[in-house]
Amino acid sequence: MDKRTQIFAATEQLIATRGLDKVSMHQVATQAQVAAGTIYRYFNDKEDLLRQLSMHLMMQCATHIQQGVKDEPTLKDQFERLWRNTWTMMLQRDHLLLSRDQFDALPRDDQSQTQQEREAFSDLYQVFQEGKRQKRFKPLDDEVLITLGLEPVFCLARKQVRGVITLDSYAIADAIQACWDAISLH
Amino acid sequence: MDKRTQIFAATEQLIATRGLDKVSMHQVATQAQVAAGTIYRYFNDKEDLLRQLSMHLMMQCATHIQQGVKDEPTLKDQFERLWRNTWTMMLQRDHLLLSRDQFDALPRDDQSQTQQEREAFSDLYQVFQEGKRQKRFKPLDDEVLITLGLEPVFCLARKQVRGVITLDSYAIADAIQACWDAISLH
Amino acid sequence: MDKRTQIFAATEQLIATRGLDKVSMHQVATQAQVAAGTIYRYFNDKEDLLRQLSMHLMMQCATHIQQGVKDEPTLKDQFERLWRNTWTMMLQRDHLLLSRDQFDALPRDDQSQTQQEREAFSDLYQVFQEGKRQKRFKPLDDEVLITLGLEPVFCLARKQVRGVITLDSYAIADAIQACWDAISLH
Amino acid sequence: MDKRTQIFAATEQLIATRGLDKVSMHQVATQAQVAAGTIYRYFNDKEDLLRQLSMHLMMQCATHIQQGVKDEPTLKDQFERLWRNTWTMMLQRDHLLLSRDQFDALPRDDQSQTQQEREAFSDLYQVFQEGKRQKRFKPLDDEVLITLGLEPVFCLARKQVRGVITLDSYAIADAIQACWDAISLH
DNA sequence: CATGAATGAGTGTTCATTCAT
DNA sequence: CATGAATGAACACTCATTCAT
Repeated sequence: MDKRTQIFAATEQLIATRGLDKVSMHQVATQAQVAAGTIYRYFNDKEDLLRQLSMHLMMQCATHIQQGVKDEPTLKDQFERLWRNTWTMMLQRDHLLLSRDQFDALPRDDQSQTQQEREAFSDLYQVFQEGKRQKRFKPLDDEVLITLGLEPVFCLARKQVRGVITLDSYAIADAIQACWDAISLH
Repeated sequence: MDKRTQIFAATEQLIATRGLDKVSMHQVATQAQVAAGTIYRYFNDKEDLLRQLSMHLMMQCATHIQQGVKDEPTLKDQFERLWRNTWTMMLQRDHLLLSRDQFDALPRDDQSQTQQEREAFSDLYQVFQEGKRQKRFKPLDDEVLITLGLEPVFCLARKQVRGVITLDSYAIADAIQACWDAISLH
Repeated sequence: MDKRTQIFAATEQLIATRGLDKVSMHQVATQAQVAAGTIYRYFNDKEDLLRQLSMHLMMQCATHIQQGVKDEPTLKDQFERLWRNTWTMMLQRDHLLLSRDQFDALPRDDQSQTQQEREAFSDLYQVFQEGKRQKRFKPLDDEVLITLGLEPVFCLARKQVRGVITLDSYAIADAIQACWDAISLH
Repeated sequence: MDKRTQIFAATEQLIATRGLDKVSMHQVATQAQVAAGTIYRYFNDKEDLLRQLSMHLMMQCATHIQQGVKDEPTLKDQFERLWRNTWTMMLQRDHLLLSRDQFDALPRDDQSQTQQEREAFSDLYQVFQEGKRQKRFKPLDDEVLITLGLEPVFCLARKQVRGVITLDSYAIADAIQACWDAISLH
């Protein structure tokens, strides 16, 4: 396993465990079983490490969320797939350890990063654009539509993980329907 | 103005300006026009200060969001009032300086704090419970319903502040309608 | 004894003993019997400490070199006094620990520092200007004249301290005469 | 070009550019187009590299200063040649990159090095000894005489390079005469 | 009660040196 | 012989916390 990956894994692990601002470079080094100085062969400084990690995770996230979406036959199936993929990803803490809060707090390189993110989530954007084209979705801005349709998933999943709520499969189906109601024309 | 309040105000100001993890106790002391040691007469340590601040802000938030809700005649008006109150509060950075991200990152005392929060937001809970009682809202868990109806506001407001989107009054009306569609029975 | 002075003394001691670039802030702190962080209450950073030390020493140096010069009756006596003061100061390692090399290597704030130095050495400049006015000294630039008349003292004293040479009082008198010959008109 | 020479050249270049204490072994390796570990095949450690470089430069310096001195007809011409060679060498930063300060700060092996230096500067010593033999120079110790006659050149050249003074050819001739006056019998 | 000088463990980062390839 | 990835001790500097006044 190469050192860069070890360092990424260790950092993610530690942020998830201890919280973003309590992670020191020495801790990362120890967790990654690497000397302190070695990190600096792969990353310019702490901020660079965190920025690159944020990018890395965003890409993983894009992969998870969009997995199999294009194979779904109908628009509603595609939306449901996006929804369920997001839900599953959020609950699988082993595969994507950071919470949304921690992720949002990572430093970002706003210039090029947002551009790359748009590209990474192009399947998702296409679903929503197609929905509007077919007059099935409300004629709102892409970002607004996506927020209405998928933002609640993240929030619900967080609450599920924290034990605030416990959704069974029926409740999940209801939640999906509710989000669909929010974005679709009646 | 008493010292405790000065310290709160200074801390909030500094977090909003500089970011949560770049605020030192000395900065807080200076901004609050108080000696460094004095902070420790009112708060056990930094974490305690932040936890109490988080509580303090949550209470202010409850006041803002629920302001005038009970005076609204209809359920829909009440919901719309909640939504617009939240939106306005989020955009008024002067009155509630922290961003949601910064707020979420504050340490919390999960035990007693969530209990107090439920009480503080009792008007809000009542609106949603009343909606379910009247069979106007879907028969979902309180937390789920609130998430579906109001979480998108926070997210949209954040994007508005960051300049990702720019909603005019028509777009806001549309967004409110979409959230209403998500939670109401058709 | 105040902390600032302790830190100055410790730094000077350590530079003299170990060499300029082998002195760490922790060593200074230990030697000064002060905590590491305390240094930063008195100096912005290491460079600031060294710059201020350089200034401090330059002032001490000015005091030593010019001591009693104005009380001497004749120009030659004044010059001899300058020369002997310099010599004595250089040999008294206890009072002024740094070597010239180490001193020269200290960081300087060229803007204001050279100005202050000129003022600190005004007695010295006056001697050389008076010498030129009386047509006893060669009509050369101040800096050149001072270099010719006094620079050899520093170099000779350094060699004396290192044991390369051993000058008795006759040899010193000869050296003074030689320097006088360099600058005076014949 | 052999590796040892490459490393010397790279080190000298870097010290001149960046300053003695800001030169790392990696920078030397990169500049010398050599792997970091390779340096340690030719030098025991950093100090050894610097010590050997100091020796190397001292030899170059001896060559520069004594160039053509023996061909001069008279004692005064020989002295003047030494003086001008030194002056020129100090101003030609391209050929001998280190400043005197940087050079003096290099580590030295006092035992054998001074012996070798005496040999390297034997032409210079001979001039001064011959001057004393002819009763043209004052009967002082070699080291003292050399200091009186040539040390001011280094100091003046340093000031010239720093822009403190600007000597034209007449001023240089005057300075040479002054140094001659310092060492010669009247 | 309030102060603020002092503390010292901890931070992110550098770099001389080693050693498996 | 040469390489350069890896090391880890050391560095300059910060800051939450204490305590004599």
